[in-house]
Formats: sequence, C-alpha cells, structure tokens
Amino acid sequence: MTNDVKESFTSEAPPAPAALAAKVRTLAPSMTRSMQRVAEAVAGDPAGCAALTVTGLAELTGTSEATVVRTARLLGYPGYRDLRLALAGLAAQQQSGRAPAVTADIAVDDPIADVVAKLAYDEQQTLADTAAGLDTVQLGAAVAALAVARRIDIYGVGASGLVAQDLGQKLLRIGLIAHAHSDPHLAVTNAVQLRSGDVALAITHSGSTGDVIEPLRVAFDHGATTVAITGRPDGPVTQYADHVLTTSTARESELRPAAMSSRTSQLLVVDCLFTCVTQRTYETAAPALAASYEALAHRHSPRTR
Amino acid sequence: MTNDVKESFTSEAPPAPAALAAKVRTLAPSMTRSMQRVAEAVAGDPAGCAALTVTGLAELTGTSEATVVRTARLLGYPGYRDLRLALAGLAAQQQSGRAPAVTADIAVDDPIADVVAKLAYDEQQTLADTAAGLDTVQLGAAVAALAVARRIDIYGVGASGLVAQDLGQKLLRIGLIAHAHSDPHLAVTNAVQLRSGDVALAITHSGSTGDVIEPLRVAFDHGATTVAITGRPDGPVTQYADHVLTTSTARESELRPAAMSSRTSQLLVVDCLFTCVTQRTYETAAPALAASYEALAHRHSPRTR
DNA sequence: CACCGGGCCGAAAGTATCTTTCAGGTGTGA
DNA sequence: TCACACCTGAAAGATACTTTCGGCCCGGTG
Repeated sequence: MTNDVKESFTSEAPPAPAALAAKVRTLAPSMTRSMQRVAEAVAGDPAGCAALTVTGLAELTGTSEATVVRTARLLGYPGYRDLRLALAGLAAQQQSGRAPAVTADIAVDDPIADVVAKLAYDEQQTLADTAAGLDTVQLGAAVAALAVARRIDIYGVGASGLVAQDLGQKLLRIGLIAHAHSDPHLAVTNAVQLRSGDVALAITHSGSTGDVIEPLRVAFDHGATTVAITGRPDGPVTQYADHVLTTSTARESELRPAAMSSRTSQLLVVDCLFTCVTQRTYETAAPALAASYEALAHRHSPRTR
Repeated sequence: MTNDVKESFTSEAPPAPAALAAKVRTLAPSMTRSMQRVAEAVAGDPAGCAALTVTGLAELTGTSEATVVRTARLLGYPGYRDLRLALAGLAAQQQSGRAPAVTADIAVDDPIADVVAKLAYDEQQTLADTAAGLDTVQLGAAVAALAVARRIDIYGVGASGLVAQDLGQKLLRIGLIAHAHSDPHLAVTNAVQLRSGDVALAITHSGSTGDVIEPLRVAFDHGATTVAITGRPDGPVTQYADHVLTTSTARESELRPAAMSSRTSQLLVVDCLFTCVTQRTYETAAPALAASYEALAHRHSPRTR
C-alpha cells in the first residue's frame, strides 16, 4: 500500500477475461487505424480469431504481425499468445452462455416499444461491461482513501456534473464531508485548500475536460489523494490521478449520444464507491443513513389510499 | 507450406471442449504412468495449466515436453497448443459458472468484487423491470406533448432532482425550452406562468413529495399538460398528472438504499422520453445536437489521441 | 542366469510461432 | 513547403512447440 507509483498508470495486473469487448471499445479511440482493424476483428469474432496464429490474424486484417502484437499489448496482455488464450476463454463463455442477442441501432422511425427495449438493453450492456472492466484494486484503494478522508472534493461538469452531485449527496448522507463542485473557478479555489489526507475526485468521460483536470491537478500538487473516473484511461486527467477508475465506452449513435451510456457507467462506479465506503465505515455510516431517512419522512404527504 | 498429413487415425474430428475431465477418465487406463500424471494435472487445474508452457507443465508433472505433447495427442488435440486453448476455454467456463451468489443481498463483509457484481446485477434487473412495466401509450402521449411544448418545466428534489436536471440538460440540447427546478419556491413561482401548450413534469419516487407535487398541481390548475414519473402510480402526485410513467421499485437493503435503483429506473424513463422526443423533432433536434457537441469540442485538451 | 525384444521415456535437434528491431512511409502542424 | 512525429511492416531474433532418436526398464525366453 505504498502511495508511490506515479508512472505506473497501467497497474492493471490481470488482463481482461470477459471484459474484452468492453475494453476494445474503451481503448479504441487511442488506437491507430491498423490496430483498430485488429481490435475489431478480435471483438467481432473471438472464436475465429482464437484459432488463428499471429500471422493468420495479421493476414486476415491486412496488417503485420507486429501490429497484432502491439494491439494485444494495448489490450493489456503480455503478448499475442496470452490474448489468444483469453479469446479462447471468451469464445467458450459465449458459446455456453445465451445467444449473442445482437442489438440494432435506434432508428428514427422505430416504434416506441422498440426504443424502450433497445435503450434498456444498451444500458444493461453498459453496466455489464463496466462491472467487468472495473479494476477492483484501484477501486479498493480509492475506497480506502475516501473512508478515512478528512475532506472530499468532487469535480464534474456537464453530464458528469450530475454524477458528481449524486456522489456528493450520497457521501454526505453517511456523514462524510464531501462537496461536489460544478463551478470550475470555485473548484480550483477550493482545491488549494486540500492537503494530504484529503481526497479529490474528478469525473470526466472524455478524460480531457480542462475544467475538471485543473482542480484535480491543483489538489494533486497540494498532496491530496486524487481519483479519476474516466472513460479514457490514457487521457490527460490520469496524469494527476493516484487511482484511475475506468468506465466503459459503449458504441454510440446519433439518437443515442455517448452521454447516455457514460452516465450509466459512471453511476455504477459511483454506486460501487459509495457502497464500499459504507461497508468500511459501517459503524458511523449506518446511523447516519438512518437519520437522513428519518429527516425526510415528514416531507412526504400522508398516504392517500 | 508443407502441410501433408501424417496419419490421421484419430477419426474424432473435433476435440473436447468441456468434456475434457470425462475424457481424461475414459482414456486414463490406456495411458502410461507419465501421461497419467500429466492428464491428472490438466483435469485437476485447467486454469493453472492453461497458464503454463509445455516446458512448465513438463516440469510441474516431473516429465518431459515430449510426454506432454503425447498426452495432448491422446486427448484428441493436434498438439499441446490446442490443448492449451481448450483449457483456457474450460477455465473461463467454470469461472463464469460460479457466480450464483449475485442474487443475494450485499453484506457488510462482502469482498469488493462481489459488491461490484451485485450492484451491476441489481441495476440490470431494475432496468429490465422498468422497461417491462413502462406503459408505451402513456409514454407516447407524454412525448407528443413534449415535442410540441412551448415551454417545459421539470420538478424534482433530492436524488430525483438530479434526474430532473439530466432531462433538462438533454432537452435543452435539442433546442427545446426546458428548465429543471430544484428550488420548490421558485418552482411554484414559475408554475403559475404555465398554461395550455406548456408541459410540467414531476419526478418523485415516493409519489408523495410535497415540494414536487405542489408546483405540478399549480401547473395542472393553469391548464398545462402534466406528466409524473413516479414509483407509486397510486400516490398523490398522480392526481394532478395527465400522464403517469411508472418506474419500478426494486427491493432495497441497508447497504443498497432505494435511491439507487429508483434513480436508475427514472433515468431509463427519462432517456426514453428524450430519445422519442428527438425522433419526433428530428428535423430541428439533429442540428441542435450537432451544434452542442461542436460547442464543447474546444473545451477538451488537444492531447486526445 | 544371460540374453533379447518391445515399448516407455526424455534430451536434444528441428520447426513453427511469437516478439523485437529498424528503416521507410504517411500524415500533421508550423 | 518543410520538418517532425508517429505509424507501419519486413526481417532478424527469441521463444515455444514438435519431432527424432537413442537409452533404459521390464518382461519374456533360451
């Protein structure tokens, strides 16, 4: 539990077992064209690719062996051999599991019932991907820091701002001193107050939202423990994050903007943080939670049966 | 590519996928001592063996590479490489097989990985329930009203307040005039401005949150079209709602407050509303959406690759 | 009891597969 | 337009897998 390792942002020791498809999407933006072709083939037909050698996959995707190996590395495996093993595992899983249940994009002329079904399915998928891709070691570290924090600042703007607020509300309910900032100026102003023992948490899907990175950087420089929740584990925000929690990136379309799935994904991460922190601080959290319910009770009208 | 076959006396074309353990037992008698040791190791710990190279497995079993390969052949594979792939698949299968405990409540002493899995599962369940229980007729009516509304007011406090904000942000993005109120006083003050052709939308899980019902009642009395998103279709709020959208109510526990699943459920409903409205007003919504993305682009650091 | 033959076994050579290096090409920003 | 950075694939290098081959153990036989 040393708080060293600034540089080892790739602390993900174990490669992805079933979270491979999600990982491909998450990392796709940081890939070059050739690597994307390889990643696409791998995610599209795990079983087929598992049967291929490096050379075979290189030929299939019209690239070179080197590129295939590079892609495997980027996905978190030591080399192609290990990626291939993971693919075999994945293939076996979805073989035994239920049907792939491919989902089409939402079209402009879809009937309402279809829209509901597709949205629900997509969000379920997002949840599954996020859970599979979440690094429990990083999560545990973040939880540990939050549980004993003297003070917690949370940064997020736009859609992520609402997630930040959600986390802030929750943490307040269990008696922690947390504040979600949506004003970037105030956020920076407050960040300079932070020091060791405090926690700063930034939420940004793109990983490159300046308004969120700046306060996190300030907090980082002042010695606070910093956490980033982002969909881009290679984004600038991770430079100043002691712990990085990766959200999944679902494919998007015109009628299903990225904000939708990123929000779902972020909320799951936030819920995990909250629940685990509650576990850790159960002695104080439980009565605090109960008290907050109590306080709200009288704000509801009597049942009109 | 000199790929001529040696002697294919192995008529069994496909190797064993999951029936490996059985095959080991079946063929054990016909094996020599060394091969039995290998087969035993393989059947006993597929995951562990999948991680080993020929040399590694040979050392582990105290035999030689040649013996390992011979065993693989006997089991029906072309060579060790393929046996290894099958082992990886087997390992993944029995890995995924052992996760029936997710339906249980979250306990104070659950390990982090379990918490993540349970939360994800529960939220998926909530989504499925919500989608199944959503009345598409009511949804369609609400969408129709929103699509042509002159002005839209959204009410929500507490956790539901964030959902209200989310919907407000989204509708603004497609060019509608929407405002999410979290201050009950201001909400009522604004509600008196509404009239026919406007839409008021209240979000409350309990269905009996006075601070939200009051502005909806005022809007209703002034002739606006009113919509309620609630988990209690029999609650007081529905008295003043022209259209009621029901969210699901998941079981809750001490470590999983109702706010969590109600929020998930509400967000799905909100997403459905938004997506359907976007469909309806596609001509104006699409360019507005594109413009809003454009406007945000420069707020991200250039370091994006 | 000595000899012989069959077949199991592993060391080492041989081959396929994977990894790394390096130079050429391509797009991008100044 | 130029220069730079970075992607890309060919080929060399390393590793893992397969095959060959001879030794050795064991049971049978003269």
